[in-house]
Amino acid sequence: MDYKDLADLIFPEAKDISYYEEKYPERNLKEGAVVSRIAPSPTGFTHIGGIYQGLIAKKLSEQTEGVFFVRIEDTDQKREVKNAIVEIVNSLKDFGIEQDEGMINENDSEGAYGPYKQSQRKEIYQAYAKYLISQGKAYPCFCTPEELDEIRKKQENAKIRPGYYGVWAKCRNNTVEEMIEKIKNGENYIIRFKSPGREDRKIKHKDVIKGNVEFPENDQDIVIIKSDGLPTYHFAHVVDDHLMRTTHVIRGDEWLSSVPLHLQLFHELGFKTPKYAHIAPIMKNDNGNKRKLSKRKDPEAAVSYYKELGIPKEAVKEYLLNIANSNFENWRRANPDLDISEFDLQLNKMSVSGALFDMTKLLDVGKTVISKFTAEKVYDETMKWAKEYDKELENILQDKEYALKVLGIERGNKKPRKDIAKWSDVKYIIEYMYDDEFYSKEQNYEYQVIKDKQDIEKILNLYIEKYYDDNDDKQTWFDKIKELSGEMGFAKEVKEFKANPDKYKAHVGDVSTVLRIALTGRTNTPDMYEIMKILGKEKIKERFQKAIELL
RNA sequence: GGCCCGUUGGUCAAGCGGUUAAGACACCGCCCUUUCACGGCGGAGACAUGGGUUCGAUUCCCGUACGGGUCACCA
Repeated sequence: MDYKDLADLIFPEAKDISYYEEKYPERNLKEGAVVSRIAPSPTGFTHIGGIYQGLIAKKLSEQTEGVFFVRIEDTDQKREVKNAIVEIVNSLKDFGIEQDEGMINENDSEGAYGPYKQSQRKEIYQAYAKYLISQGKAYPCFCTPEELDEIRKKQENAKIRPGYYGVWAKCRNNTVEEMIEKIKNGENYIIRFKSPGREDRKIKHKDVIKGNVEFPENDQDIVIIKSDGLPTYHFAHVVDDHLMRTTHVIRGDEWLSSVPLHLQLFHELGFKTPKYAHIAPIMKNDNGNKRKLSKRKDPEAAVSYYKELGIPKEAVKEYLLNIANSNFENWRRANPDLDISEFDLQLNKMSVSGALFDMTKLLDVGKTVISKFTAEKVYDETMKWAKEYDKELENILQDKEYALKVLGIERGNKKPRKDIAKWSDVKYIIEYMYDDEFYSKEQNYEYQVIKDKQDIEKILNLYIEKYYDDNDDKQTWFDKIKELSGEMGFAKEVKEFKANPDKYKAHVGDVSTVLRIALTGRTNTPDMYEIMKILGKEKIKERFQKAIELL
């Protein structure tokens, strides 16, 4: 009786690994091409960190003409959530992170290295587990959870390192005969890796992001096949990334300390190791403490949050790229109109420690991104958002032609306004341009410098009766406000007012403010000339009338 | 607790033995502007700490503090 018999007894059906090695050959890609992936668990919640990792992996593959795929890690069936795969795939798509290979729905995948869902790869893992057993590098462990608990307690009490290793690894020293007998007796077991490592030896490893790191060797006989026949993360990772010919494992840095184990597994299986890039997570300041963005506590951890607020995906991506490579900002300034696909992302420029999530900055990026959109694009995106989250806004936007005029104010200038950071801002930004909205809301006119009721009434009446004309060009339009100011005894030029502050009560700017407030109910609006043009004389008059009534 | 990793202005961060220690967001002031924004100019604000090594340390080494990660039949 030898290891081979043991392996055959445990996995009688499993194929020889040469079958899979041939089925999934080395990829034929050009030198330097990066094969990367993201490997989320279908737990029903797409984390912004997942998008971050996906963006980085995807860009890297794209830049090198490599391959980017999505693999679903569903080996923990207890945690599974229905439709989670579709949600993940859709979220990635929403952000324009298109996969070359991977799942296309809950059960099917595209690509030659599949299936891309681990629960569908069960026999593959078992084949490799069988191989390890036949080599004497893995063994069945018959310890019950209770026994394992007991071992751990002993270790804790004795203040020694916990785990299944060395003398504590009871089952590793069973003879083949003993193991076969136990199995034949129907005892429950799982498969453990027989670690060749020694804790008192160090291994050096170079991570693409973290740089040189040194760890003690792994000496834990970790579980590779669980009692449900599925592999643990560690084993699945090694088998899959080998078979899928991944060149770069880009993942969260919570995995960094597992690297010694993974390296060992790759080595014992006779696989070539990929490069590792461990990404620092996006953090959040919680009462002075930094911690990972948490699914439970932080709404901004969910990608759905950004969608609900209406932050454009371009903004989220730019912000994320910003965190990834700080030189992105400089690149963006130098190339304001290039697509981000032109930016050359560098893994080794990534920060070793996690960045604090900064909503203010994200919103600022959003403003800049949106300021460059055409009115048409702003309209389409806002509409898409409104349909889902703001029926009232959807209603307001029904008249597309008018909406485009409103959204087009000052758009396309060399210095476009930056007043929209997210689609949920749009309603407030435009609502005074709509009579229904304007009149249905109580307007709180707060006049500033010129407060005298008579003055205000006179300004409004004179302006609409004597001066305003829909056909004026901008210069004429403004000259007329100056004339009106002169007629009222206010300074026609701000400069003149400043030179002789005692001579005048107010200046042309203050007159304009009166007009603006009466017209829109606001002190801040974009170019009033354009606003008046869009509204037209009749509506202006109506609004002035109302303002006068409310004086 | 053991083992890893980290610590430059409020935030993101360049710099990696000799620098007036960049830049961006936020903040403040001024200018421009009919307002607000945009833009321009300027300002305040940082190398966690103690020891070394060195002619010289933000940069190298050690300790301390603080922060993060990890120690499952979860990923």
